[in-house]
Amino acid sequence: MNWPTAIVHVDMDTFFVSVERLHDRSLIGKPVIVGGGQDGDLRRGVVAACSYESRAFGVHSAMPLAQAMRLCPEAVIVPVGRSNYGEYTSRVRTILESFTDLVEMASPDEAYLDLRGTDLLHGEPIGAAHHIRSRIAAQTGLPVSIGLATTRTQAKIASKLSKPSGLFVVAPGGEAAIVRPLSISALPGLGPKTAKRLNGANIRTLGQLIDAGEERLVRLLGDHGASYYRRAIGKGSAQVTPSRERLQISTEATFGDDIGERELIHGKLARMTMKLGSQLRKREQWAGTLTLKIRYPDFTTLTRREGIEPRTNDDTILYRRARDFFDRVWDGATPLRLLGVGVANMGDAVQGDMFEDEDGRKRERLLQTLDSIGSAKGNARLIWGSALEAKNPPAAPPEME
DNA sequence: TCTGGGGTCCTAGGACCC
DNA sequence: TCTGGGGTCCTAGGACCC
Repeated sequence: MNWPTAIVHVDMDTFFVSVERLHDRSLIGKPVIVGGGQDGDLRRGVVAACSYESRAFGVHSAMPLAQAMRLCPEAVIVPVGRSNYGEYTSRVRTILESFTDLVEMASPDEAYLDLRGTDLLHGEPIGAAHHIRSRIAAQTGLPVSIGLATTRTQAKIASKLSKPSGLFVVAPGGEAAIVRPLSISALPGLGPKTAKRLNGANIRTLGQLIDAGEERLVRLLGDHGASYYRRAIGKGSAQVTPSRERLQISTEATFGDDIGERELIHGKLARMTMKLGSQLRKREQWAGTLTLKIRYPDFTTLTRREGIEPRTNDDTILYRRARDFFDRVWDGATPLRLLGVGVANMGDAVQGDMFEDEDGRKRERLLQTLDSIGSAKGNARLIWGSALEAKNPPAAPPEME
């Protein structure tokens, strides 16, 4: 078979559940739900992953946990984060990189590979895809689904068709025929809003979408329409980009109980900005944009961004900016359901500016030392101590567990 | 006892500049 | 008194993904 391009999509089946089962064999064969919110709080949590046994009861991911427990009372609930999922992501990545350098981790449990140039070492694409699947199973114990096709979109559709734990091949030239019977929702990136609009135009299957033609889809959906059409017929991208630097970092929390006390919220902001600062320094990045997100009990959600000049990764600067920003955005009365803060627009520090004075150099050394030695909690206390000694101490102390 | 947390990409409109 | 057009940067928010 002649493959002009050969893209493999690797998808770990029920990833969090599979990892938990490696650590606790008793979970095998049972309905298992991994989920929860902040600090293991189940009240406002959702399903992060669920086993096939629980799906038989109608449970699916992103469903409120309370609803999932009603549908499947016998399910075993495992708090998300009990095991170290990142460790398994790294192990899978290492295995994939033994096949080719062209590996793109699209999420912790998903990857794309470009098989060009691997035939001498690993044989033709179908054989290589088999090897990838068996090697991940043998070396990690994780079930994995594999799709092989000429483009990213087709490979992802193929891996879904192969579930659970299979291999599905879309041969070159067979793309349109394979997708025609599928629902339009099977096309990656075509979500519920777009599906609804297309249904309104009597387009329900990818066959109907293809028959509608590119022009009509552009009239219905704008520029996106052309992209859906091209990807459906197998003319989508075959570009695999080995994983990039993060473009943004954020953290957010939905509170078990809504909170309306300004000082308590400032304390949450302090902890969140410390976490962001530490992650930025670990990556040696400086952030040029701060983002703030708040959600009120009625689910109204506001997001705001503003520039930080000069760029920074200093906890205290991030905290003061976030706090001032928050005080300008919050109405001061309505309690919050959710608070989030993030950074973006990363780049290099402006040399010789931020740390010009002796105080600044001292703080930089302090932060570096703390990052290298301490636990996050220990860091938070020590850095807060230093912030209090600064010339303009923040108004409210952060809350510590 | 409705609706998590972490991301990416795209669009639209305003400000500003030439 | 008039008032184009293009480019770029910035912010807000929508849609989507796992």
